[in-house]
Amino acid sequence: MDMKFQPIGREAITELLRVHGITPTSQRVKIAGILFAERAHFCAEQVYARVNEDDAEVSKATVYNTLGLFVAKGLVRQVFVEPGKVFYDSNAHPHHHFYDTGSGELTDIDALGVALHELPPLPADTELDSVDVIVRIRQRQPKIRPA
Amino acid sequence: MDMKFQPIGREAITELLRVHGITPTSQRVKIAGILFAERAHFCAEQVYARVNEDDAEVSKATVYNTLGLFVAKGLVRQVFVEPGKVFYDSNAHPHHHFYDTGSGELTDIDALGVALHELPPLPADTELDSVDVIVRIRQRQPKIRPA
DNA sequence: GTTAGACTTAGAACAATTCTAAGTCTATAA
DNA sequence: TTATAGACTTAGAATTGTTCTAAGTCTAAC
Ligand SMILES: [Mn+2]
Ligand SMILES: [Mn+2]
Ligand SMILES: [Zn+2]
Ligand SMILES: [Zn+2]
Repeated sequence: MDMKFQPIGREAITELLRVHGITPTSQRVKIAGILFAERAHFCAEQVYARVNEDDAEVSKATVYNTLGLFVAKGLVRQVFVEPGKVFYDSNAHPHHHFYDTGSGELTDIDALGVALHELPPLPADTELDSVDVIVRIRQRQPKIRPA
Repeated sequence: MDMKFQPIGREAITELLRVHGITPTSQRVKIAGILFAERAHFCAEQVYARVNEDDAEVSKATVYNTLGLFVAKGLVRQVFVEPGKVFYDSNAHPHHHFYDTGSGELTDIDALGVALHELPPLPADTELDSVDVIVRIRQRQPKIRPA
């Protein structure tokens, strides 16, 4: 249940991709570099913006292809909290999230491990894939006096 | 934690809407009739199809407006399990879901009440909105023999 | 009956994502 | 080395789900 996070050097990224059976093309290394530079939650749009912020160009299609590939290979995890936008989570380990409905910010929740306890039995002939817990929070209102 | 569900007659729907501060137009009554005829998880598209399956016409805009209104008024709840499609849940009470990643089917999980237990404290100056638990499941594979 | 505001509508617009079809690169094998 | 097959990338078109717009219709209050 290691929730510590250390950023990864460029050399190590190449190796990480290889280990996961991913051919480390320049685009993929660049994208992985962004994802794993910090523990963060990016949408595809943000990755696309970051990866192209200097000069070099990586196409939108490649950003989506690569993110999809990373998900398939278990390097990265998708989080669904709102309609019409997927977040890519560079922490692929099982964990949960606070979601600030005002700001849209996602924050990791460490090793909860609780949700599973009192779950009803799974439907027949099914097996567990994952358990996602989203705790929606909002900025506390200043007390409202009745008029 | 009443998880029993009884369908509602047309007269009662009108009243239900009124009670929630919603003017019961014919379109709204019709849509509510679909939503509350059974405990189910519809996407907007399905509601649109159902509401227009006889002859009468309700526009797509009205379907979206109405679903949005029902959500705002707490009659109905949105569930996000996949990118690019919102489910509208006619069970607005707090509860959780199994999501079959193969078939896309959503199933209610009764009164779990557990996830809250060991939650870390909320971030400063925030208050709880809701806790969503999605248990992703998949059809069990027949045992795979190594080749 | 009038009228103001609420409601509905068709269709355009939009945002996120996927697809297409054509190039480019890369890994391996002559 | 070079040839080649397949993997990869690309621009832009297409698709999907949803929201917006602007114009009409209904309704409730006077
Ligand atoms: Mn984002
Ligand atoms: Mn649906
Ligand atoms: Zn996370
Ligand atoms: Zn439900």
